[in-house]
Amino acid sequence: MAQSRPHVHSDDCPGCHAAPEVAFARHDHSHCSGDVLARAEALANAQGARLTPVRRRVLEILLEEHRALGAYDVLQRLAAEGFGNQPPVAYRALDFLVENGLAHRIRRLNAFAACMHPGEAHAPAFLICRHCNHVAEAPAAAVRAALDGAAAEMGFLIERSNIEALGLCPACRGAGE
Amino acid sequence: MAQSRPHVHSDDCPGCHAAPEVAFARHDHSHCSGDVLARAEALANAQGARLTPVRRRVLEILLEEHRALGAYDVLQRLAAEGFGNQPPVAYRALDFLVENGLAHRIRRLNAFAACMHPGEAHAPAFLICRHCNHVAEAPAAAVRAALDGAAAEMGFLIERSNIEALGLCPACRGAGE
DNA sequence: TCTTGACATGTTATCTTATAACATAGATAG
DNA sequence: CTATCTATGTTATAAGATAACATGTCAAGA
Ligand SMILES: [Zn+2]
Ligand SMILES: [Zn+2]
Ligand SMILES: [Zn+2]
Ligand SMILES: [Zn+2]
Repeated sequence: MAQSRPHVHSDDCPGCHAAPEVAFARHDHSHCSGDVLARAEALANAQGARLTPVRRRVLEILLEEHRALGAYDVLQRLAAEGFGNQPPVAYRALDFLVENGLAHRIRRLNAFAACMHPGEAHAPAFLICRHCNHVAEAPAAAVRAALDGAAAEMGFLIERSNIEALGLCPACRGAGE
Repeated sequence: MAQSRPHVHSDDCPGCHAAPEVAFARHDHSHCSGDVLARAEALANAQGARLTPVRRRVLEILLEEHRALGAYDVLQRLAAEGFGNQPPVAYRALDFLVENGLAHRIRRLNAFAACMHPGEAHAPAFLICRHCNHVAEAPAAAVRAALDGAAAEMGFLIERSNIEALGLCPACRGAGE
């Protein structure tokens, strides 16, 4: 599943950053996830990183679920499919994906999510709904710029950042929390 | 130790947010920590929160160390002083301090640090040096504003945020990493 | 072709971090 | 003084992460 195929950015697809306002909306994301997987594959090749079967499968799992998954959730699925069933198997694959910009780690949730914009050099911010637990990756170039500025005033040089927020998504706000 | 006493903000004291550029510098912070503790006490009273002996002692410990401490580090010190020696003792006190704005949780480090600006309604950003492990709390009102803006574009309402960055502090940059 | 070294995977065992559940003690309010 | 609420303490266990070592895979270089 999720085979590579041509993809045109669409306002209806939350996987396309062109439509941030629908990121929390319910949707069939086979559209965007297939595209993301194809781009991830190309990106890994370009970087000389090897997207091996386990690694690729972990990325697929993250894309299929389209939400943040714990390492042990991923591991459970891997084991069911004949891969190793010990923690390091999952952690190593996840670490690889994070290192190569194909996934993000969400520390507040002790979880990982596929990156929806691989290769686009972005500093993501994660918005976590405390009511329905949905997570969205918000474009946060401006946030990162402000952070770089604040750090620079203290003479600090930022290499990586984690920006995470807890609150209410549009749906849960509408439903009166 | 760390008794309440009059305190004038000073450019030499990293505890005073007037001098962000020296936050990473070596210093005697009994100056600022005493002041912070006094303010924390006043703040807790004003909020109707009870700064009990364990809670107060945990805050003092965080201030004394002036760095991020893991819950089990704190617990060890508590136990050595006759308080309970089981994890919930430390976690409950730490959670109380975080809830009441007297300490911050740094998720990247699984650690906690005393807030250096209690009661000042700030959205902190933490700068973590990957080389010397020092942590500084940077004023990040602008960062938070940008984050609120990015969230608003997606219809998301932020209630709390974690902004953390990993990189190099001034000293370690100077020393060639 | 064979060897060697780099990298990836798998497994065992252990460690660190965090919480559930329940019992006891202290403070507050009627 | 008693009821009630809040805080502390303890036992036990859950959840997250890594160290260390063994095995397998593959391709460059002898
Ligand atoms: Zn991303
Ligand atoms: Zn929601
Ligand atoms: Zn603070
Ligand atoms: Zn440093």
